[in-house]
Amino acid sequence: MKSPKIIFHIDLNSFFASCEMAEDPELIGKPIAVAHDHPLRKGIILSPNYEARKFGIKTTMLVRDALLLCQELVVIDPDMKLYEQYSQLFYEYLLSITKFVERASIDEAYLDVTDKASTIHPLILAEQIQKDLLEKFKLPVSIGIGPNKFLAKMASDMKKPLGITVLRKREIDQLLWVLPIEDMLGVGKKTAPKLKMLGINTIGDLANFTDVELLKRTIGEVNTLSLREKAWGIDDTFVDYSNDDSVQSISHAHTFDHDLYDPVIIKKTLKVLANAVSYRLQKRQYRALTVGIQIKYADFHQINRSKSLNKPVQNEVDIYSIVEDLFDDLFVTGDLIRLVGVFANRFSQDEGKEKQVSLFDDLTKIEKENEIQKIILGVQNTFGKDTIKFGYYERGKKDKNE
DNA sequence: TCTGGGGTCCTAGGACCC
DNA sequence: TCTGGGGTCCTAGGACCC
Repeated sequence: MKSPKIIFHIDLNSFFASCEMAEDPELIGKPIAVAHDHPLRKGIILSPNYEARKFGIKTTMLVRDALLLCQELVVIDPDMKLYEQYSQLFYEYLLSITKFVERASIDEAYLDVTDKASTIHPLILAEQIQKDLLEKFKLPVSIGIGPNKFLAKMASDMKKPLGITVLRKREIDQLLWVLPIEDMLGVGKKTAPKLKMLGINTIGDLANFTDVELLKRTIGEVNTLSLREKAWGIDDTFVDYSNDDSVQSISHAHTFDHDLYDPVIIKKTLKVLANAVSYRLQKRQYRALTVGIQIKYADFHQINRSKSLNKPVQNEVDIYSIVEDLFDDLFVTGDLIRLVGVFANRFSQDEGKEKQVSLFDDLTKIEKENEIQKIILGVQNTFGKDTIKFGYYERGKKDKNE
């Protein structure tokens, strides 16, 4: 019997807005929101602070509607570079606590603090982290503590801002199962109504739903298996502390000020986007074996077209020539277009940048488990879809041993 | 409430090969 | 003239997350 892990999920509260307030103390106490306030289209709210939330302002709300709720709302243009800098400070601070840190996104991270439990109580450690981040960087965080990533993440959502919440496996019936199904990580706008049609309104309903075949037909096999396990508080994924910054795809898209008919302007935009994609491929020393375009029409209907190549590409001329061909094949005079995008995926790496896989020498138990996880992931990445089945098989085995 | 941009992973059908 | 199955790759689309 393995002793349970102790995982923290640390969530930066209202992150973009918090960065702005940290930079400009005059904003403290005022309702503010970071938002793309598009001059002609309607901008949407990316990050309201808690003062703004009191007025009912929420993420993804239109700026115009937010201003109706609160006239004195301070709307701030996003400064992604600034947020990246704060995110880096946050990450570096966490590394001073433990090396087992996974940067899950710009504003959240997982920590495996199992090793620390012998020297410091997790709650004391969480309080210290929360206090430090607030004092050093003026960043409020919520911390969830659980035996795995899923429970830690669900816990950090329970108390915001500046919450610390513990979610133990034996408490899931009282704390997790009572939550509405749409609050579950992995259940979005499409899946929630499907589950409700089956009478599943809470996470507990999902955990105790017996007709698994019906569930598979409704939301798919993989979804069914992973959501049901999570509803029971089971999640075997590891905190990936490799600090691996590789990505599977690179894309850029642009929404026009007005919907457009004019293929000349659209192509110019595609060229800029192809250029941006090329630049980032070069920076990462990637070459792409697939290049594609994305088009969103005025009615929001969206299509993608892509092409697989025999020889991987990187420079903007090669990329744009594929993009232009794809667009020419698709565009019909009279089409009214809202957005175009360019994407690249299936990467190969330039010579001399292959990463060394670390050996198993002198690794702690946690490190070993993580290395195994990484290798399984690596096999999946290298050999493609088929081995994903292998990955699930492995996970299935582990569950039985629990 | 007429809805941004950058990602991840899963599903499914068809072509092609053995 | 009619008859299989398994595996991989490509492509398009869907769902979700921050």
